Amino acid sequence: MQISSPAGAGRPRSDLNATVFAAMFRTVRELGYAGATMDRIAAAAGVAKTTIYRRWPSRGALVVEGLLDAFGPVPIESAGRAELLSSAIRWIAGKIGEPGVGGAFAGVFSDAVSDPALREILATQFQAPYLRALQAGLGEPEHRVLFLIDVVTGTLLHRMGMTGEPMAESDVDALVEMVLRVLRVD
Amino acid sequence: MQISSPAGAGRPRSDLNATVFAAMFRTVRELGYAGATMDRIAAAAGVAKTTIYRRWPSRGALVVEGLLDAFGPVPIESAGRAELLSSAIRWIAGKIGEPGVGGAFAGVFSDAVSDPALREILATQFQAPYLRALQAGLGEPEHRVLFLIDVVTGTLLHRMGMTGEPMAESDVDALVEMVLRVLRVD
DNA sequence: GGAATACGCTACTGACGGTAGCGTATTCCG
DNA sequence: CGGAATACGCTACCGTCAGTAGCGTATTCC
Repeated sequence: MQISSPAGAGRPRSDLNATVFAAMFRTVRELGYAGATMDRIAAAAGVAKTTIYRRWPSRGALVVEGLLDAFGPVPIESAGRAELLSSAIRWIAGKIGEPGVGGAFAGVFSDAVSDPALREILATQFQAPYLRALQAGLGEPEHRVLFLIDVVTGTLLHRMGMTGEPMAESDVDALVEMVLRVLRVD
Repeated sequence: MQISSPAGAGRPRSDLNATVFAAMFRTVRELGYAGATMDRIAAAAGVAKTTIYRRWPSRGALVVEGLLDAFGPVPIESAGRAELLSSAIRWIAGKIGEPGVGGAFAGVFSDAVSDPALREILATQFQAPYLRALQAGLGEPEHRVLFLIDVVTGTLLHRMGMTGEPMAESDVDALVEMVLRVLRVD
């Protein structure tokens, strides 16, 4: 996802991934996803725009890697299947609730609708790891886990995208209840 | 939503709403939502771009009105609550499956993430009528229907947006099952 | 025939994602 | 120490797209 640096001698890359990610989320939080242009992200990070493009091939790739950095691995240390699924849903809902993260999340998915390359990045880099982790943890077939991801992610993103605000906790509870009921039956 | 024509004398508007809607859906189907620029829609409709802007204030407004035209009123003639909800879900899933419509639907929602004005149009013109119809038909509180809309629309759009293809019928069945179970309990 | 409006056309603006090219800084290796 | 190799900053630029301005022409009502 990040453009790899050629091996050999030469000046090493500065350590500014974290700086750029932070600037990106901050800019999204303050100006919204549309307002978080590459020029503004670069300015907020105190870095030249061309430097960002030397590392990430597109704005979408940058945002996806920032999200990966912010999300980290899915929590899978729970006892049973119900607890695992429930904690995973609350985990993703909580992440989306963090300032800037939800906006970036909804924004990058919305860009992906019109951008097959970004869709590919999103599917392989972001969704696949969580899909595999959930599949292993739940012992459900891939098809079923994909459906669950569509339901959970779709619902949370739709609320976020339409209202600009993350879903209230009581609705997250309802979502968990609903999905758990699906898991129990059948 | 459509810019109203001033009253009085003068040349009346040509009857080309249907032509423009059809050209819009066709262009989305052939070139995707991102490829369906205003220039291309106008060319496909055989109409000047400025003529479109005289009627609709923005591309989003045009697409929303096209969707309203394509969707029509929600079917509410069903017997019981379960049948009503089930048929409503299958109805929206079917509409999204129509060529061009799903792409336009996903595209306009994705644009709305970064465009508050479009979000407002979408909420009041598109979502509100269906919300009210479902609320009346189901006898459920607004809050609950809003949640159901987020779940159904979010899930269908997420699948559409991520894969470019509408949801398979078996998954629509699963969605209906899941939502019906929510309606029954509580 | 004149007021009033619609349509088509060409040209334009402003914003944005992304790129080119150059000078400078930093590191490794011989 | 010197040169190869790479990174960074900067300025300028391209192409695309939503949306606008302005003008000439067509169509309707009175």
